[in-house]
Amino acid sequence: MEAATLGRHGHGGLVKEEKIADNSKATTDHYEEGCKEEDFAVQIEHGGAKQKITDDITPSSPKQQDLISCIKQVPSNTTGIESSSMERDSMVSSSSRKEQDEQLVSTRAEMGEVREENQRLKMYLDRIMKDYQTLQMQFYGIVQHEAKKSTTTSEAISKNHQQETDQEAELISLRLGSFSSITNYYPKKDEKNKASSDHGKETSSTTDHQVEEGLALGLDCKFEPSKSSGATDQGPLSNPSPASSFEETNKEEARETWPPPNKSLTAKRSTDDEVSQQSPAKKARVSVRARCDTPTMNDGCQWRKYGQKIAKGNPCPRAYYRCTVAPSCPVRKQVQRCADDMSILTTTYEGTHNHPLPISATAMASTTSAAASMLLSASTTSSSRSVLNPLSATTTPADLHGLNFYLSGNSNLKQFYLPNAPLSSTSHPTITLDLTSNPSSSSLFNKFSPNYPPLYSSSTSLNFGSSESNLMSWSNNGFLSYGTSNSQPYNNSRTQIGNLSLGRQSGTSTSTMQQQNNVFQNFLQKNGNNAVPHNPRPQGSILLPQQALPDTLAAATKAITADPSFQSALAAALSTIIGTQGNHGGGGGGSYVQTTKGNNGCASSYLNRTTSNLQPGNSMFASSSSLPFSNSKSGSASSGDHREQTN
DNA sequence: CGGGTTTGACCAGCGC
DNA sequence: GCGCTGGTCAAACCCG
Repeated sequence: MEAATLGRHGHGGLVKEEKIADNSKATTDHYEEGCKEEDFAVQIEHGGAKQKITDDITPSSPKQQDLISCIKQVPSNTTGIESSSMERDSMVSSSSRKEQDEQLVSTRAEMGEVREENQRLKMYLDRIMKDYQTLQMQFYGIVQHEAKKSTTTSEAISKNHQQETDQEAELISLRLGSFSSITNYYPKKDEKNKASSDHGKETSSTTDHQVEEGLALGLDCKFEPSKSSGATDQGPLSNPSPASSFEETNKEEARETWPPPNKSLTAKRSTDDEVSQQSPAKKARVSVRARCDTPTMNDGCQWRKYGQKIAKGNPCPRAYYRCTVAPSCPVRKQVQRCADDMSILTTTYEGTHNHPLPISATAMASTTSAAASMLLSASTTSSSRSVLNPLSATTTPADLHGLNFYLSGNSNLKQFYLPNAPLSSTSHPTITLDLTSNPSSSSLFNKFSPNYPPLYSSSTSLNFGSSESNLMSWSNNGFLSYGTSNSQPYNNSRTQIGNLSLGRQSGTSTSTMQQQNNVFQNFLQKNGNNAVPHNPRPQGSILLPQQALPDTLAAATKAITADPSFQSALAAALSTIIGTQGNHGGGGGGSYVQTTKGNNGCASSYLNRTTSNLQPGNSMFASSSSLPFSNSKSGSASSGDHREQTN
């Protein structure tokens, strides 16, 4: 079994699939060549068979197809000969009829042989897939074992690992904001080697692609071949997965990075040139607002600060970080204290990790990806302001500048108002996870969160509540409560644990919407969501908003919110975030990779107040000492251009 | 000495 | 065109 061997030693799912397919095809070709040589024997062996030729034969090669068409023609020809022979009586010689019969028999025999070979190839394929699955499971077991060894807090890891294994089992890769082919997820060889050397614990010489496959974040759907096509003719041999077709579509954009380089900067840069191309559209951003004592939220990634600015409307400087897990990773984040409440930290993520993520980083990445997918799904449909929820009497769509619809199914009732008006001052579509609100006494997160008063942002927000009824609803003031059975869930601060702001821009380009739609369709397909009207259309075709609504949007939302991976990821991320605030060992904050020893400034006084309470698990943040606000050299937190805050 | 941070400078986009 | 603002660069600096 060459294919199986290749599957064992391959370097990634795609590569393996290709190799399997190639080898299977090679086997088929080989058989067909051999079949010609054995034609005579076949005729003898199957000469007497009265096998009915059916139409459900699925040719696996052009040669087989020709053969089938030939066979199908034979009976009609024979019939014609027979009828004409009746008319002409004995005019037809017996030799010609005999010739036809022999041709029919031999052709049928060949068909039978082809069938047999098809069955054999199917068995081969099944075996290959089983081997592949087995090896994959063994590999994941090894990865898990090493991950456990490499962490100091086993409980936190197990939490994230459970989520990761869930994701691995489903082979979903979640990405945020942009779309690139799976093959471009991974750094180029040199970059990847560099990255691998930085994260040796996660990579091995033979299986690092599998790690990447498992940890890559995105919305590309990768279907396990054996699950989808194990016993059918439309296996990986002939039927590329949706992901691969999507990958084909987006190869052009695969190398895009954040940010889009300008001319002068492009000339300056050397390392980023390889992966930098003009981004066709602004990428989605996901902001996380959380009460955080530490300079940055511990999201599991490694970040390097590359700049700091005073942003308008906020005396607190905004810090700019870039991901340093991989040298070429385009992911950036901005960290800023809230001007009104220094305890609130706003972290904005943008870009796509092009490298395997640390296990501890998958929770946040998954959460932001899911949130971004919601944003993107809204982007595809936001041009329509139709009201989809006739049941919602407490809301006014006009006031909401958005959509209102509900979904029912699986005993869950969810209501959404997807805002349509640009709420963000930036040119990026932004979705905000607001985790600053007062948790319910019965909340899952209550044990983590300090008893801060709820904070309401002016933007449209989603609240993820904790009640059992899984009701999600946008409110009049733009909040969307998730998990409250109250008809006015946003007013129920008791169950409110967070807000998910959805401040998208209206200027999403058509191509971007198209891509987003494609990605999202893949995501929905992955979820097996039947509510999505399966509308086979050519790659690149646009699902018009009028067509997309309500079904796609509703199904999309349902798919996301009902997706266990989303829920688990969200819960894990929230636990992670709040765990870093509350210093709960069980929350998983203590064992994470350091984010940065730097700080995001502004809240120095606040931090000075609070860092003394930090436990060892958060000592990485407490070690930060140089805060922009306390920087005596600058006198103020302002950086470049000596810009003073004018308002 | 290497890696990370600070911070002044530069650039692009956008609105007026 | 100009000013404002967001975002980034890179030299200087800091730190282990």
